[in-house]
Amino acid sequence: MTNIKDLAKIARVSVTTVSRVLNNHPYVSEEKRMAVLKAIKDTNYNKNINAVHLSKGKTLMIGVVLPYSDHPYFSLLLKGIANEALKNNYKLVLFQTDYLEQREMEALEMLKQKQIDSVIICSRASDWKTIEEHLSFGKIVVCENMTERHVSSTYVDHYKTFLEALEFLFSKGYEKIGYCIGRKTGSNSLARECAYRDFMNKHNLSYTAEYIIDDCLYFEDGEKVMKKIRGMVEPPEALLVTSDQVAAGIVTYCHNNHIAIPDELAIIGFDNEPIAKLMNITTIHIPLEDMGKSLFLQAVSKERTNNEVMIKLIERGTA
Amino acid sequence: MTNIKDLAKIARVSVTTVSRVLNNHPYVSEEKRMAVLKAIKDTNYNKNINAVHLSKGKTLMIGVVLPYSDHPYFSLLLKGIANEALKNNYKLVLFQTDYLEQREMEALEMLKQKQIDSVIICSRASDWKTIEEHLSFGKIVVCENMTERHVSSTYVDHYKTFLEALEFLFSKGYEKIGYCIGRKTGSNSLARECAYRDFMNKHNLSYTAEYIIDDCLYFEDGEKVMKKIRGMVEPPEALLVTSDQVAAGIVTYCHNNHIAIPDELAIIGFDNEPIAKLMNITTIHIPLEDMGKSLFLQAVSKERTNNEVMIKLIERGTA
DNA sequence: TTGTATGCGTTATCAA
DNA sequence: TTGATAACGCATACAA
Repeated sequence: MTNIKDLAKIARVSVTTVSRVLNNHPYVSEEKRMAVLKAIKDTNYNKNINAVHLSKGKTLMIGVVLPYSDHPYFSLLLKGIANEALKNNYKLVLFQTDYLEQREMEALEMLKQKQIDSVIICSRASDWKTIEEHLSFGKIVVCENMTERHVSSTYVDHYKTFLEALEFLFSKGYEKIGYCIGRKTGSNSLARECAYRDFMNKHNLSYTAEYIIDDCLYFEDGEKVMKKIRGMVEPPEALLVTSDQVAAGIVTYCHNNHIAIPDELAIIGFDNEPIAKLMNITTIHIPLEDMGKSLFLQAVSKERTNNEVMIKLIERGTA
Repeated sequence: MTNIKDLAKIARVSVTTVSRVLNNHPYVSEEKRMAVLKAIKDTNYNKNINAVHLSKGKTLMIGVVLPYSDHPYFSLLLKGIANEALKNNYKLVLFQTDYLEQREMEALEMLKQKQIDSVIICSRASDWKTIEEHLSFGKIVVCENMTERHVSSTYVDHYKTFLEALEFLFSKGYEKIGYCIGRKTGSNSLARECAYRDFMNKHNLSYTAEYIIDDCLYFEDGEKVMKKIRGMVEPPEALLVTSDQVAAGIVTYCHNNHIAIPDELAIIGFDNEPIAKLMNITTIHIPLEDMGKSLFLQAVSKERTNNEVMIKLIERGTA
């Protein structure tokens, strides 16, 4: 492996001059530039980027923390981040955590050690406190409502969104409403539960714990949900389903089992994935790719910003 | 940012001693070790990993090249790679290429520059020649049949697989058989086309170009396929669909449009995703997560191996 | 058991 | 326009 020193020797110039032509800096005569370029070609030289990083103190790499890279929600978010990263000549380091705090820590550790310049946390299991302790090591941006914290964020107001969806169902005459969610913890989930409680209180409806079904992530979870519901003495008449995948699974199950939608069960999905359009599922449109783009831009920006993303209820055939 | 030198000064020892306690090397007295540890704590010290990389010439990072991270096939593969990487204390750098050669080059460049130790190419657009030129810079492993090349590989024999599926359909009486695929180029696609031609020849069936439908990746592409087919004068009676997602889209479309499956149209999907089970789709099981694991292990291994993965046809209701 | 000195490959500073 | 030389932060051969 030839290095910059070798090149200097071969081209009969100083390492500085070599570095200059390598980085397109001015102040180098055409003659010497040619000599260096020739040496580069002859030796099949390549920069050792680690040395560059060490010297510059930056890596042009960003960590992306997410629980499941095979879930449409996160893979779309990731797509948005990845596309923007590419445009800006950044590389991504992926941390697929399965919501294990230890794996989230790895990203923060890399930030500490300066192997990545910033971290985008799409979703987390760790305490905020843990995250906060790493704020001094580099930029951290999150995908949840954190307007009072010292971080940038791109987020959906899930409280507002949930309330809107619930009121929509209520206006259609549904009162026994449940919802399906990925997990019960997490700030976004808590916001939704809060909205759910407030809604129930407002309309004097009774809060039914079993109407909240968690662990709903993939298409196949739709079947699970339906089996649970069919085992209930007083099953819900409508469901908010925080992933179109799961909504599609539910709709498919209902089709196969002759459960009429929306008459027997109304469904509102989330994300507005293509599958929702195809299966005519009423859903909440969330611009995930745009959010990814925003997250990336915040990750490389000097400023601290909080970007609330607007959603839209798309009425189709399931509610 | 305090460094190893500062620590040495504070703890009143040499940098070597500091390095020793940092890396748990022997030969350091308890007394000095304590002093160093105290200094580390007091200063909130962190290693600069870039310096470590430069010094060691390794990064414990592996590049993963794939076209679409939001496609179930690749996200499952990625999941398998990611899980194994975690176990082995490796980090992944993701290259989502959209099949742009330029983006694949970025991974190879990083290999050249020693920012990653190896590259896993899940699928590629670049010429093999281009890849080959980078073989000297680090390990490259691929996910296609490359047994005669100088690389490790984990692959499915798509020729054999396709032939098996085609014969299966033939044995059920289908003769007008088409197939849906992501793209027509790529060695895996070519192997399948070859199998298709050979099959057609063997049984004296006429090769119909329009029976090969490409650009089939996602659920929503199922609708596109069906519209194409319905526009044909002599539509196929059976389809091999190289992604369960697309197969599910087709099946859903057929349900909605009262096309009987498998009577009017038989479907065989690929991958055996959960959606295939739920929708009762006959499919070819491919152990994607296991393949991901294998790819990773090959990427970090000294040896060169070629690992053919076995598939299995799972008969359900669509063929 | 400890420390000195050097190498890793670049970039940046400053003098010429 | 050029080049010596000092960072950058760590690991390690070698000497003590």
